[in-house]
Order: sequence, then structure tokens, then C-alpha cells
Amino acid sequence: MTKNLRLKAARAKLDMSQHELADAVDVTRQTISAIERGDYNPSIKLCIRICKVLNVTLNDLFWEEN
Amino acid sequence: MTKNLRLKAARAKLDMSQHELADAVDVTRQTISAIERGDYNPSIKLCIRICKVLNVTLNDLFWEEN
DNA sequence: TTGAAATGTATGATATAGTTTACATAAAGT
DNA sequence: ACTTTATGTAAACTATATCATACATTTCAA
Repeated sequence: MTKNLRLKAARAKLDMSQHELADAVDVTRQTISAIERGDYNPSIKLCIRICKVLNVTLNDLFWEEN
Repeated sequence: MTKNLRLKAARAKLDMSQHELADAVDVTRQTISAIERGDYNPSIKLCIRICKVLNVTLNDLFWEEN
């Protein structure tokens, strides 16, 4: 799997730590960390919660062209 | 959970059965059926595979404004 | 008017997402 | 020096997505 740097960047843009984002979407810090590292494959509902907290859309963080 | 009628519609637009879509994204028909009925919460990777087969994006099928 | 195709749904098994706890490192502040 | 904050990562556990199989209903073509 491949790292999700767009997620990391969107979080950085709001100056949120992994821990803060995790709390905001109600998962553990390890889950956010694993998603950013590309270590797994979150559910669509979790992706949507993350996007809403970060004020972006699914396409912004998770859509891959080509 | 709530039905995913946009998925059903996108599939209909291409005249694909649940079974055909399932084969194309390499899951069982039951999985597609359950997603359309809102009976569960697919992984982002499966969502992406579905979108690509149906020629739409994540936002088209899975993003919820509000 | 039978038969196949499309769909809904249920159940037990398996793979994996997500939790909990824990340890380690680096940076920054006191 | 010590403490706190942010992050990476690992192991054992729990919850749930997904599979495999199965049965039922509706629709529509032969």
C-alpha cells in the first residue's frame, strides 16, 4: 500500500496532531497513523468522518486518477 | 444505515447487473447487494474499484453533503 | 408455463479493520 | 536534565467486512 500524504497535509494545514484528529473522528491515534502510512484500508464511513473534520471531500483525500 | 441509490443508478446507467459489477470488482454479488441496501460499510479501496468500473468518482457515489 | 436472470436476504466461516496497551525516538520547553 | 508532545510501530485482542452457500420472489423471454 502507499502512504497517504494528502491526509497528512490536510491535517497539517489545520495544525492538528494525529491524536487530535483521532479524537475528533473517534478512533485511536494508531488508526490515523496506520492510514497515513498506508498500512490499511479504512472504511468509507471513517473516510467521510475524516474528510468532514478536515473540511475536504473524499476526492480530495482518497480519489486516485488513472 | 441508508440505501445507496446513487450506486444503483450508476450501475443501471451502464446496464450492469449486481452480479456483473461484483465480478468486475472481484467481490461477491452479496457484497454489492449489501452496499446498495446500506447494510454495510465498504472499504475505501472497494469503493474506488467500484467507482472506476462505473466511470464515476468517490464524491459521485459516496460523498454526502449536509 | 417453464426456466433463467436479477435481486433480497440469512447463516456460519474467515480475513482484516480498529482497539488497547506498550515501548521507542525526536523535538521543544522549563 | 527532565517533561511533554508528536509520531512510528508491534502484539494480542475484538468487531465487522466479506465469502460461500443457500433459499425465496419477481420478471421476462422462449
